Amino acid sequence: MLGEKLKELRESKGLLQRQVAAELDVDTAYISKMENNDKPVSKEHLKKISTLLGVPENDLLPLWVGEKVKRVIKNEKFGKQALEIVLKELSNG
Amino acid sequence: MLGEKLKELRESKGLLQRQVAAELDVDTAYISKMENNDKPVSKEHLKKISTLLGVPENDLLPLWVGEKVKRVIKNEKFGKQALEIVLKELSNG
DNA sequence: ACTATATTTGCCCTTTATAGGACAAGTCAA
DNA sequence: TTGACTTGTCCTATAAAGGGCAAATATAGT
Repeated sequence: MLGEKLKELRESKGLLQRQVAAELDVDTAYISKMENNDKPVSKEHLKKISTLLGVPENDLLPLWVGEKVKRVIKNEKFGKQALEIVLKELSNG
Repeated sequence: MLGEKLKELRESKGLLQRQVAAELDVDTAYISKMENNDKPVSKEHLKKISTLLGVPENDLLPLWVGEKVKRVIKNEKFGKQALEIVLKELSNG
């Protein structure tokens, strides 16, 4: 979810991974992994990227947290159910 | 959520933390922390506990995963929103 | 088909964070 | 005061983050 968004934003700006990589001072492989959700995006990187791609960081943050949540429930049989009960608890309690 | 449940189950069985602790071969402080969600419960411990307290592990697992999710979104401003979009993604696509 | 550039994938390494747990000392009720 | 529980600090071990490098794959242009 986050990676796809980052890629889409980058491409809409006509930028190459190289250019983003240069800005963050990392190599392009790392950028590729971020865009493919193979590596988590650090908060500092997220901030720089949002600036670079001209999107408010707050638009990206829910996706960023979402990605972390997905990592947690990945391979968990009761992931969906877990999300539902947490959400419910957040709503009422 | 998990801790509360464990405590409730334990008390309904009339057991003391000491007894659970003995069964898991840890000290009572550790049990206390589990019941107060101060320390995560390992999967092996969860299994033993479910046996000991006579409840199917599958009843506890959603809470167990939920607790991990809560740890992730704790202190995150967009936690709830993140859960919603992840859940949505799980549902449709 | 051949090359050049863009992206992806796999493996490796180091650093930081989290889990797992002991122990001591504290609180709370009976 | 004693037994049950909680809280704080500390330590070690494992897992995850952060990231490089090389090789593999696209993809486009000629």
